[in-house]
Amino acid sequence: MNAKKAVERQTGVALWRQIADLIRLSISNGDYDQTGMVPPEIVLAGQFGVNRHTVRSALAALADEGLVQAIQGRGTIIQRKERLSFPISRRTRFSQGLGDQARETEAKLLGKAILPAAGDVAKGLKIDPGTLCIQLDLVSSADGRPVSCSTSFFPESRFPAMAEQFERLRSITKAFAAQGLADYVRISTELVARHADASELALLRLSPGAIVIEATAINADPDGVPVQFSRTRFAADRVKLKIET
Amino acid sequence: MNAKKAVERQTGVALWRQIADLIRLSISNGDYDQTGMVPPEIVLAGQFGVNRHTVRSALAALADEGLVQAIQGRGTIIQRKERLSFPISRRTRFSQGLGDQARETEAKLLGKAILPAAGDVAKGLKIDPGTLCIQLDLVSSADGRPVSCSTSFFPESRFPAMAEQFERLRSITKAFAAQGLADYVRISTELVARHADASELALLRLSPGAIVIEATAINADPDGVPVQFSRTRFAADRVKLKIET
DNA sequence: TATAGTTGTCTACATTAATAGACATTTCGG
DNA sequence: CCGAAATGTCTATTAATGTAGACAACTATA
Repeated sequence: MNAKKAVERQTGVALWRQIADLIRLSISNGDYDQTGMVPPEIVLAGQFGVNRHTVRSALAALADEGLVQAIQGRGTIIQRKERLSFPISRRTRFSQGLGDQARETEAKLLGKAILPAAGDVAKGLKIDPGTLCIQLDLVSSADGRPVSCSTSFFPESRFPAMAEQFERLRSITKAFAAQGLADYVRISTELVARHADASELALLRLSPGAIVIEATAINADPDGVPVQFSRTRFAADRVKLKIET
Repeated sequence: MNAKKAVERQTGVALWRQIADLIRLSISNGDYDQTGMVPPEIVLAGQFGVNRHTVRSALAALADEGLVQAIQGRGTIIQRKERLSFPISRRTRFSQGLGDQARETEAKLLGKAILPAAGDVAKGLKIDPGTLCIQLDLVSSADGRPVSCSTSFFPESRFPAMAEQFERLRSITKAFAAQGLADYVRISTELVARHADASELALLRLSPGAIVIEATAINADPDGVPVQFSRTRFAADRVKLKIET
């Protein structure tokens, strides 16, 4: 494990970014838990086979994320190491699942719209293309750090007050309940991982080049009628998805 | 949709790589299905706000992956666009799930070892750290393209012939059966997405900077006793994980 | 068979990333 | 209080990435 670690040149990904990713991974794996500090720059430079300045760029990026803090004369100490474990099950609800992992969770409404359902949305909700839907855009945070952003669609005919109820109650589950839907389950989830686009970088406050996991999910009422089509993008370096079967 | 698309500078990720990722995404989204071709280089350059040469670097990377092929005078045609949908459920088996999506699936044994269980492996298998385990390293391919590589651990005391049986039968499920375990289920799956390291780049034949989804799973016999601890890394741009609850 | 539209190749130059070395500054322990 | 060990800062140089423009080569079509 202490052999030279893997960074590649001429890949279109700068060495400092590759190294930042690897150090972040080591931190979340607990590789440095004994000392609570990142190894000295000169040691890391040796491990990765690069110049000390390149390592410094990587550490600067991690410091920018608030993950580490360098102190002259002492070393670079680890500030945070958690990766939130996010449950995915038939009964997935955002704040509930995080439970004791975060002191405070928040879902912020970024935008709302009423618009005709496009192809994949209509297909997911099993409605005719063009049927009106309510779209809600949210960013969800835990302890002040954004962990996901989502776009959801609800059939307008059945939940005409979705946006207002959500703004009042700050919860999809409660907004459903206020409109007569006491329970719902997830009937489908598809996952894809890719690089974050510019809007996701901004919303999730990610360092550019970061990865998002996109979960496309459909929730349905107890009779199996789809009530919500959502596309949630998680900041991949902050979460771990736990599948509950 | 035709507005300027999002690429960012000074991110540690070269523009050509960001653009290659975006074009790959557009291809798999079916954005270019009408023509079966990527838009002309000069058009893409305009959309992304970069020089034509930068787009050419991106297209060269995609051509290298075999995703597109440029033909002088005509344009750049799309060769492949599929993303394999990979089911994750209590009864996840590799070849079975892919079913009709690929004509031919293959699991290749890269290495085997007998070694004492380390921390997370022991914890997952619920055995004492240091207990002997059999480790199998596999690469799984569909239609000749690698889609995942995995490292699995099995308790040596219960499945002493795991490696031999797998080599003979080319299937984990069959190797279990040959050793008296007729059925097993997945009891835990955790997902994380990150950049591929050098060995994964080589095994999965990825272009550098690519993303992998790492699934850490535990399979257990019908009594709930863990029989397999595995870490599978999927090539993120080739698969979509479908959660079945 | 022109011609418009496309990819291929070349040169030149600017900007960013990475290397190299020197030395300052801070912390901590003997 | 000195010295080892760590981070901070500076200069200089090389390599990789991105821009710019010109023109060649090829394809399809009017």
